[in-house]
Amino acid sequence: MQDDDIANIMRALGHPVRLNILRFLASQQQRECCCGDVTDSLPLAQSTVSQHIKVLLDAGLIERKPHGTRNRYMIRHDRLSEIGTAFGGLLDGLNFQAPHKEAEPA
Amino acid sequence: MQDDDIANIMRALGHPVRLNILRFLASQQQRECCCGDVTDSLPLAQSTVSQHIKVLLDAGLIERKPHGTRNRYMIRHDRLSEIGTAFGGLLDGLNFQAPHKEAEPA
DNA sequence: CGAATTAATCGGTGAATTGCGATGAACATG
DNA sequence: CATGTTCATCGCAATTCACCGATTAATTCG
Repeated sequence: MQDDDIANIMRALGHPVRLNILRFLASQQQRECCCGDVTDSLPLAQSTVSQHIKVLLDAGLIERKPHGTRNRYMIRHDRLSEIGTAFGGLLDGLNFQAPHKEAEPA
Repeated sequence: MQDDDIANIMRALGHPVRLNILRFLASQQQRECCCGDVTDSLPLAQSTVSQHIKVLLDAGLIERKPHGTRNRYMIRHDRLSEIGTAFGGLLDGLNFQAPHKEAEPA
């Protein structure tokens, strides 16, 4: 994954409202989950929520499925694991030659 | 770690230049590494680089140590592992009750 | 003390982001 | 076909971001 892609994803994750939306979708994973539901769970206008959803969509973090007159949204778990891997790689790269740091006692 | 903190960190990581700076610092970990060095490695003005450094500093990703007339910068590995943990937790939370999803057959 | 060096900070500009209400497209239903 | 629902998208204002050159503070050194 390219630096630009990672940066994009990080930027998409870099807003509390979008983290909330993701968490909400995660918690509703089984049921219908449309824009209105998300909007109801937040103190924001529908258009604003729709914008945030678009950002998440563009970053590939969620997926849209038209369903009658509403759109159903769901988290893209496949991408999440990709991102986890990429992020791990990033951190590893940054840790470079710091050997065993996390178990570091004192 | 709070949602706002995570969002902050993600936003700090959400710019290719800042990823570059981090990588550069990682690669130079042993030597002197001051603002000028970073600036030389990028096609940006010194003031711009200084700004980006400030963002990384504010997000707690790097550390400043004054050293004579220059400042030495280094990655905060302690924070990186914290962030790794927090991010892992975030992803786990988002995966929620999707049981064994990556091996998901149908 | 005066000159040089380094880098943070200031002021400014243009672009992007965040928020809103209003509009309009797509669809279901009477 | 008319009505209602849902939601993406379109302006629009306010704020923040990314970048720059210029200035200034701190420090070293002659």
